[in-house]
Amino acid sequence: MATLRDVAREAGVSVATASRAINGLGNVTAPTKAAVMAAVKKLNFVPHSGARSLTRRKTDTVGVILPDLFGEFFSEIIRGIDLVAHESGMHLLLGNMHGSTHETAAAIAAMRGRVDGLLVMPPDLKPELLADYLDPALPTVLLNYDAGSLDLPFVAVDNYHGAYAMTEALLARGARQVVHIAGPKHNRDARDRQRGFADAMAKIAKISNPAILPGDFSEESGVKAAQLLVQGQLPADAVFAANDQMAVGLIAGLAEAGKSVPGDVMVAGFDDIPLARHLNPSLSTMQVHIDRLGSTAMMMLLRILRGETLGGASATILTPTLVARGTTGGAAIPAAVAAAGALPT
Amino acid sequence: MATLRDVAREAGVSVATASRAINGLGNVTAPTKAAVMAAVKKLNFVPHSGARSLTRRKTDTVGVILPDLFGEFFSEIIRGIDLVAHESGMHLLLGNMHGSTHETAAAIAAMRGRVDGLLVMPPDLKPELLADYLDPALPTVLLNYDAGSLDLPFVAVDNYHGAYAMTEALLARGARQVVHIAGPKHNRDARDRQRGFADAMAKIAKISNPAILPGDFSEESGVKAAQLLVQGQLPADAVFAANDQMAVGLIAGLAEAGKSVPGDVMVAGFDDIPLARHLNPSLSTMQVHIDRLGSTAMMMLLRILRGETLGGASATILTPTLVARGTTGGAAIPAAVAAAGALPT
DNA sequence: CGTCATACCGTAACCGGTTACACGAGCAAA
DNA sequence: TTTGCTCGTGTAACCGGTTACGGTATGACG
Repeated sequence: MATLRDVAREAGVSVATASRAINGLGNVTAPTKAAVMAAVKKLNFVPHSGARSLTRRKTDTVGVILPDLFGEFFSEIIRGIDLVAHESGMHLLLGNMHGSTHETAAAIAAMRGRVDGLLVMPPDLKPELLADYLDPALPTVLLNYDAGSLDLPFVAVDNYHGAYAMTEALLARGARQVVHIAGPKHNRDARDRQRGFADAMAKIAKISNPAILPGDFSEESGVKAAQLLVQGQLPADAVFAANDQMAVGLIAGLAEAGKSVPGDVMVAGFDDIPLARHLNPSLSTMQVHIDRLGSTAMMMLLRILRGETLGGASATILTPTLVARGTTGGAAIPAAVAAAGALPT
Repeated sequence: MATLRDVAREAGVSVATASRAINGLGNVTAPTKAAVMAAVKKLNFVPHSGARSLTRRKTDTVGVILPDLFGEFFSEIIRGIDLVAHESGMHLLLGNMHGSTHETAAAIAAMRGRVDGLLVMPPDLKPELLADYLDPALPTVLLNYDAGSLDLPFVAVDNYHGAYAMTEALLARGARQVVHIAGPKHNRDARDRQRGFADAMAKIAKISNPAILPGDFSEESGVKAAQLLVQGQLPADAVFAANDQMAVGLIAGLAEAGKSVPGDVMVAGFDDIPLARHLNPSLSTMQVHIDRLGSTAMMMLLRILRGETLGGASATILTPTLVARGTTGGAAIPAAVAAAGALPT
C-alpha cells in the first residue's frame, strides 16, 4: 500500500506539500497540486485514517456501547444514531457489553484512542461503577439512563409516566383488576415502569397491592405469565406487560388457553415495536420513537464535540405516547391504512 | 490522559520496559512489573489503541459495510457478525453506503487503516465497480453477493432455488395462477428470486408468462400490489412476494379489500423475519438464517486473517428451507408453542 | 580471576500521517 | 538598493505506542 512519502517522491515534492495538496489546505500552486494528484492516482494512494487520527487527535468516530444487539430495539437505536452520524461524516464503532459488567469495562477501555466520543447504554449498571469505567475526558452521552448523581448528559424515556398513563387508560376502559408483567429486576426501565403502574393503581383505583407477575422482557416470559395467570386462576380483566415482546408472548399464551383478547382480558404493552400493529388484534402500547433515542443522543454528542455547551438541554426526556389499538378494544385502525402511512398511528 | 511515557517516568523505568510489563511479554522482573502496574493504577493509564494499531499493523477491528440499516434483516446480520467477532476479541466498525454508489466508495476508503478486514454487502453494485473500490490487499468477504468474475470469498443465500421451491410448493397445494411480487429491479436477490419463480412456473406448471407485479421490498409496495391485484381483476389463487416485508403489506391490503387468506388466495413470502410467525394467519415463507449469513462471513474472514487458506470453502451458499404456515393453509403451529421454543419451526 | 551465556533493561528508530517553523524567491514600497 | 511582505515549499518534530538492537550486571564455569 502506498504511503504519503511514496506519493511525495513520485510527485517530486516533500511530504508536507503532498499532505497539503491532498487535503486542499491552500498554499499549493496549481501545477504542484496537479502533480501530487497524478501521483495519488498512479499509486492509488488512500490515506491511512489510523495514522491521520493519531496526529489530528480526532478520529471522526463515535463509540456505541450497547448491552446487547438482539431485537428491534437496538437496531432502531443504531439506525437513529447512524442517521445523524452520517450527516456529519462520523463513523460508528460498535461495542457490545454482552450483559457482563466485566465486559463493559473492557469495551469502554478498548475505545480509547479510537473514538472522539461515546454513546453508552448501561441499563443495569450502578452509576458509581459506570463512573469508574468512563474516562472523564471523553465526551459521553448516556442512552436511556438517568445518570442521577453523575452529571453526564443523557437522553431517556419517561418510563414512569408512560406506564402511569397506560394504566390510567386501562382503568378508564373499565378494567379493575389490572395485572402487571414486570421486566428484569435489576433493569431500570423495568423498575420505572413498574413504579408507574403501581402508583397509578394506588392513586386512581385505590388498589395498593396490585398483582405483579415476574418477567424478563422476553417473549417466552410472556407465555409463562399467561400460563401462570390462567392456571393460577388469578382474576384479571387487563394485563399490562412491561414491554411489547412479553405482550406478544402473553397474547399467544392466552389464545392457547382459550382466552379471547380483548373480550376476556385486555392487553397492553410498551415500546411499540413494528410488530405491534401487525398483530391481530393489534397491540395497544406506549409508543417510543426508539430511533429518536439514538438520534437525539448523537446530536447531543455532536454538539459537545463542537464545543457547544448543552446548558439546560443536557438531559432530554422523551415522552412516550399512548397508542390505543385492538387489544384494549380501542380504535382498531385497519392494518393496510396504517401500513400505507395514511395515518400517523 | 496519561501516556506510556508518563507511566514509565512514574515507575522509574523506560518506555520499553513499561510496554513489556503491561503487555506481559516476559523479560521483566516481578518487582519492576509491579512498579509499572502501580504507576498504571495511579495514573489510571489506558492504552491508546489507535497508536497501538499503528505500529502493530493490526487493528483488531473489521469493517462492516451495509447498504442500509433499516429493518430486521440488517440487525440480524450485525448480530450474527458480532457473535463471532466478539469471541475473537474483534471490534466492529460500521459503514453505511446509504444506497449511493459514491458513498460506497467513500465508506470503503474511510476504512483504510482502521480495520484488518472488510465485510461488504453490495446488493446492487456491478462487480467491476466493486473491484475498483476494494483494496486487493485488504481481506474482504462479500455478504449475500456472488462475486462471479472477481474471485473474492463470499457467502450467499440460494435465492434461486429457494424461490423455485416455494413456487413448487404453492403449485403442489393446488394453486394454478400464481402471481409474483418482485423486488427492486437492480437488486440481485430480487432478480434471482424472480428467476426461480419464473422457471418453476415454466417447468412445473408449463406457464411461460406468469404474472409479475412490481415491488421494492417495502411494506407499502405490498399494499399497492394488493390493490393492483384486486382492482385489476387479476386472476390469482396464490401470491408469492419476493420478501416477507411485502407479504405483510400484501396481506393487509387483501384484508382491506375483503379477500381472505388463505381462503381466497394463498400468500407466501421470503426471509422468515421474526414477524412472520406472529401474523394471523402466520406467514408461509422461505426461512433464511439471516444471522448465520453474518456469522459465517465473519468466520471466513477470521480464517483469512489467521492466514489459513479457505480452499474450496471460499464460497458458502446457505440454502433456505421452506416453512409452511397458515397463509398457505399449511400446518399452522399454535403461536404460543412456537414462541416457547417447543418446536424448532 | 577471566570468559561467556543469560536475563533485564534502555536507546532510538519506526508506524504514516500533520503541522510549526524556517527558508528562499518574488515583488512592492521606501 | 535595501527593507519588508507574502507565498510556496521543505525540514523535522511530533502523535503514542512497539520493538530491534545494544549494553550492563549476574552467575556459571574453566
